Amino acid sequence: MPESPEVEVVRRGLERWVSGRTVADVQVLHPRAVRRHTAGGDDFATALRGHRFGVARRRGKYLWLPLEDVPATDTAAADSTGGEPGAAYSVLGHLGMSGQLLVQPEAVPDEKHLRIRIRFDDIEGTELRFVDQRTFGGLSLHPNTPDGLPDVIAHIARDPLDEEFDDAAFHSALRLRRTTIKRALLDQSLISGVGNIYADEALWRARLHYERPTATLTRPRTTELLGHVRDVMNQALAVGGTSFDSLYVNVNGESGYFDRSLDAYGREDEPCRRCGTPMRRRPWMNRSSYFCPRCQRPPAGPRG
DNA sequence: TATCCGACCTGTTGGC
DNA sequence: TGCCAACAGGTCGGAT
Repeated sequence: MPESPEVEVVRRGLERWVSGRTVADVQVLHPRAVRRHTAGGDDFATALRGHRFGVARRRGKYLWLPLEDVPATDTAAADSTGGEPGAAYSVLGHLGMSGQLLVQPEAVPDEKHLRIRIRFDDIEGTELRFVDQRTFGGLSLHPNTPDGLPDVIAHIARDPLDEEFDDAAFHSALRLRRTTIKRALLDQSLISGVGNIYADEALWRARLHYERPTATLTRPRTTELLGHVRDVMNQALAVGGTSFDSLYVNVNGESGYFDRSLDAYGREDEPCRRCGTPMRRRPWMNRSSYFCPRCQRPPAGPRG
């Protein structure tokens, strides 16, 4: 399940293997994989053909490749002078639950769930493949904002590994919300790149219950939590991300190894690594929350 | 306006 | 062995 460390691993792979290459041909093999491109698969393929990819970029779980040589059009974004020089448009990607961006030799047989194939106008002999079992992810083409960001993700907050992430502003936003801490961690407009796995891990490290109201967090507590979020992400990044099965792999098809280091997620009934109390799993928003009932005390309920 | 929650999707797993 | 339900979870949009 790709969260921002996994997406960063993929971004680095794209930067190394795809940036600077020119698109020769695009095959859209499943319409759902380009559903965010409202003009449809044929338009997506036509729009990319002949254009060169710039340096891969990322915000949270989204990554994108600026099109370096798309001529300015009548869109407002085309007047942009910020971001990637000359990049009025970008190909935006989201891996969803099970998406993979693979750079494969052209001779390698198609993956079972191959959704989009991008061939290049060079002699390297490799192509970019978007493979996605559950088709929650996809690729699409969008105009850029003046900051060089695809316009449809302008509402996505910076992720905590971004040096421009504002800890004080995040704390203020938490205090204003009438919600609980795990919901807030998964709210990509507040803080991006955190998914269910790393939210549980960071909350376990911070000894915070997932239903803790955000309005009760003190500034030191928020700072401590952000530190744990960053630690979890950096550790995952160092080993290539989390991988429970073959669904998450980098651009070369290699799995990450961070699952061996998880302290909370997926450890129902196993002893807490701090106090030995059996970990618990609770249904939460159509998914699961894993926590230690002793280290992570639930907040006090309503009076009565 | 802010927040909540179901739908989308498909392979795997477990129960019968 | 085969069938079926439950489960996994990021994002969007409708409901409250």
